[in-house]
Amino acid sequence: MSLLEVGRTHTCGELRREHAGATVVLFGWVHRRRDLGARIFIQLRDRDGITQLDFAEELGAEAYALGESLRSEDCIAVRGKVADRGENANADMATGEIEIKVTEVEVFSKSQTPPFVVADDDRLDAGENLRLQYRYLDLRRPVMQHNFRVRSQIGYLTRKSLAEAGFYELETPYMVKYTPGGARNFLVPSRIHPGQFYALAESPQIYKQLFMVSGFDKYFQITRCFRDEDLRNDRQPEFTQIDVEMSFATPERIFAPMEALMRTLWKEILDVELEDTFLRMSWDEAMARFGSDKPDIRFGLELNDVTEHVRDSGFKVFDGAECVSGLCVPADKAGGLSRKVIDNLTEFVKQRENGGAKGLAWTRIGEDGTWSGAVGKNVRPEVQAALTEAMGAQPGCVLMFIADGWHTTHTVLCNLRLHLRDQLNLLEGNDNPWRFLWVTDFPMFEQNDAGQFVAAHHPFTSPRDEHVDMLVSDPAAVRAKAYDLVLNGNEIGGGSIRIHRSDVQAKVFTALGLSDEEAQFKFGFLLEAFKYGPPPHGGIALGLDRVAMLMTGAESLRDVIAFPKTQRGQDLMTGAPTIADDPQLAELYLTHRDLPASSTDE
RNA sequence: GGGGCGGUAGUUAAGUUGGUUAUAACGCCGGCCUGUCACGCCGGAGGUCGCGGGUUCGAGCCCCGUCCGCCCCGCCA
Repeated sequence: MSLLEVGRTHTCGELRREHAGATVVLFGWVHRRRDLGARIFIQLRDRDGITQLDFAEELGAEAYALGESLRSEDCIAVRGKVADRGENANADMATGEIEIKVTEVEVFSKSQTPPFVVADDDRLDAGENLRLQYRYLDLRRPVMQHNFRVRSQIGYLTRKSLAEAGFYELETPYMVKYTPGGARNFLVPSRIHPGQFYALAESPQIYKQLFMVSGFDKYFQITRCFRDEDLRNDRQPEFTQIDVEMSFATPERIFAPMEALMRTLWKEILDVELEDTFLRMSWDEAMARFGSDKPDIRFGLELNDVTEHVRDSGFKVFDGAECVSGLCVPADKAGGLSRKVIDNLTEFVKQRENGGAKGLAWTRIGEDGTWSGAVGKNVRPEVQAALTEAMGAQPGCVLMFIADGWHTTHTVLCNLRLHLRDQLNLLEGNDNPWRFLWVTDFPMFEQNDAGQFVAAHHPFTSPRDEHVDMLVSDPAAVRAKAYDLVLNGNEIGGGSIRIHRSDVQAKVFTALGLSDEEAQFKFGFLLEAFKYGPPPHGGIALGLDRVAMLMTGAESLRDVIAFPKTQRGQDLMTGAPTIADDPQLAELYLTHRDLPASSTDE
């Protein structure tokens, strides 16, 4: 009987000293091979671990002969007796107490020499393009196997946690009505309706709200979303959301099951106890203290808005600036801030990608309290005293200021703060490596380049009740019942309480400059549905890929997505996207136009 | 749409001011080795220097174009 029919008795990760003496059958891949002459050690790998095999003539001549021919990534079965390695045990391996004395081998299939080393352990021996081209081999690497085990657990625990909290798992279409605005959609041509298109859903937003109108009360879905926008390290054109919606919701009623979900994930997967209740912070406070709507609160170095203190300071850089704010680098961390380092920081803040400040005003506070440099020379002593007080400065501190518009000042200081976090090792000795935070009360609107108000979240986001009257009179001041879940400076989810009253919805459309006709054209079916007793409701969507990335410590979303696209949206393994030939296009009533010469494929 | 970094052996990288036969490590192949565990030792094979053009007596190196990968800005509820 072949070993395949016999079946494996154990995985490659589970044998221990107590199994010594047992005859076992293992299946797996040749991970590494150490040929000592008349004795060959082979490490056999499957998804659960690695077990050492021992081949020697006296254990089985036929098996030994086959063992000599085995090469990396061959797929094999072995039968043999578990032996205690005694003094030769390898403490670095989970199964290092034992090895298999191989008496029988079956080669399921040989492998060509792989284009890169799968058994790379911690070091990586391949560039990203090769890894993506041979993705199935890349995924064999133990690091990747671990990432996808975690990802699988996240899915399972999410379903378990939300189902137990009373949420129904319901599905929504991927092929949906095209609605302009928001993210760019991928389009799917309709064969049956010439010239017409579906869009791939950028999120299930409208459908989940309709579920609430339907009375399903609590909904969730682990679902794919599609956005045809430019890619980043943490952005893929298709990605997975844990999508949630709830009737009769308040923000707190949504936070509770989400926090419970996070606690479950961290406890079950990482064995970490998260706090009972996550910190909440308004958007205004987050911006004021950290210059960011997704602050990393694992360390201090908060912003200090000193605009009021430096009015008439005597320093030209400060006087007349719309907003002056600064960081106080504490004395015990400021040692590394040499003149040269600070000059580099000055270049850093000037770079456009970091916000583009005009410069960095800075001063070092001496042991006697005197301020160094141009800031010390120009800022009047009483203003220095006020700033020292306001920023909690001590001798030895370095103060850094940005004086610019409100937006620039906050953007630059946010980037500078994160830069200093890494440069000065400010996370060193951090006792809580997982700092969750709800950022609440986002602005209802943002202004685009033309000065028009656009929805910061989406047009169904409810304003705070007390701000409804300001929708027309002062849109910029309106705060929404919108919130993000932030982890260590990463946005991992966001949502809002939705509008369920048509009079409020009308005011929001007006503030957005959306006519009745336009609103009807874009969202008519939703507005119609809301005429039939919609419940108050709200929800949230979590980025499952980003959660997986943070939980595994992966450096890129691509390391937690099995078959990701490159930054230019290609699948290097299959070659997608490809040119469609004329018969296919004809069936869809499509024709190419103005195709750039470079895209004729190769 | 824009900015930056990179592309040299199967892989990862080095390659000086433009100058003889383009290096190293790992991998691969062959030989030796009975306790290795990133095994070791000896030997060997392996190159369209991304692609196209240009400058030059001569280009991996300089110039122009182009393709690909990565990072970032714009963009992205």
